[in-house]
Amino acid sequence: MGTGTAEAGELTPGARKVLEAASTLFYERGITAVGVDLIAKEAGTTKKTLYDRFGGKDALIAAYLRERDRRWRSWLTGWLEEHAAAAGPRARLLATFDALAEWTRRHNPRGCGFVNAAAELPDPAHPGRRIITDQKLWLRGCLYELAVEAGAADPGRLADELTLLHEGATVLRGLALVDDPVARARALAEQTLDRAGATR
Amino acid sequence: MGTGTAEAGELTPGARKVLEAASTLFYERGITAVGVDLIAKEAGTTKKTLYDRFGGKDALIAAYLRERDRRWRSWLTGWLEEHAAAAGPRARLLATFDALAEWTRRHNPRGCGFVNAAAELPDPAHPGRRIITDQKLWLRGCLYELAVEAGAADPGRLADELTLLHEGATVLRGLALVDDPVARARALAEQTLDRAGATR
DNA sequence: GTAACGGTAGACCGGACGGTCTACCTCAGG
DNA sequence: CCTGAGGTAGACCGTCCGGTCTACCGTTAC
Repeated sequence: MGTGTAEAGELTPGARKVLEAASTLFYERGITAVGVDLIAKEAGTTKKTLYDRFGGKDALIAAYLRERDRRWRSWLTGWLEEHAAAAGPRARLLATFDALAEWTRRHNPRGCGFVNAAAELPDPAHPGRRIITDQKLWLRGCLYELAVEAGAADPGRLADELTLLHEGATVLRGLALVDDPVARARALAEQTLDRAGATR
Repeated sequence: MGTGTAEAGELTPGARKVLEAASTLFYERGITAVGVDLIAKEAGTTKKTLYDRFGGKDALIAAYLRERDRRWRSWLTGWLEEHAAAAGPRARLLATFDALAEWTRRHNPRGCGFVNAAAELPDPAHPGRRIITDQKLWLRGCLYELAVEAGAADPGRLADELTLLHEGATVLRGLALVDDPVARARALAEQTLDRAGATR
């Protein structure tokens, strides 16, 4: 019996194949529209493996979101280490938009996977909902810490504003009707940093 | 046989009941998760009426989006007439955020219905996709016209930025993890109008 | 050797899915 | 009077849904 909470690293080979297939299908076609039969088939396994390892579709959805969250977090922190390790907090705040630009280019052609998932999971008790809100709160927390370091007069407000710019850019990016929305968001972020006194 | 393009005003009583039930269910529970049997039952009609009037589920989805789009457009234009008729273009641009605030308070507890629908309609050929992009482009067009009137140096860029703020606020409003995101977006919009030279 | 584990294969369950159909009722217009 | 449009009621179709089950195979560990 699967635990439903295992990380990707501890998964059996069959479970990893299931999770990878589910991740692609859920994001590209929608969660509700994808059935467990298709997931098992695409993974080259059977439904038995899926149910033995994850317990059910809802738990698999949660595992999909957890894995996507894990990848985004390590992407963002890795990007900041690689491109803004020696930079000040203000530059690091702006670098989050660069990280977002490259992330959306690679993994978000259909918009934010978490916002899309939230659209399909109206039940507040669904295990995936918690992961979605945690993901957004984590980003806001990162921005808040950097806002404090940057010397913002009201770091909470600045974090809210930058979160708003991140989300707006991701959504517009998914709808593909504005040129390079992430660059626009970054430019707006610069203004906001100036006004908020985040000068360091 | 239904035309699939009729406006709400020309619908038969049975068709209107179907459309109203579908609108509520699609928005609150998700498009894919709601079946035609449930829609007919909630509408107090039968599937026959649904299929006679709309032709199929996909056409009903398109009718739902068309009706929601119609309501949002008339809401925004009505708000501007009522609250900013005598105001200048700059004040009217800011008033779009007030209109959005009241709209989301009334009709958007689960986020933007169009963004949510886009998440569930990956097929670019789906009749609903066109309506979604048209809705976003219409808003951008409104903002663009006002940006020109307000004397913005680069009205296209300003319209993109304000669209981004609208979308970001709507998404955060649906996730309910930031206090009053629309007010934050409005404040950011004021800065942006200043910087863009939209002073009239 | 054998027990435990992970996996494959595939039948099977009840119910919901989108969609079609026949039959009958009601009511307005020519 | 009768036709046609709109609606109700409900059976019916094949398919897919999430989920369970038995049976068998290969590897690893005691």
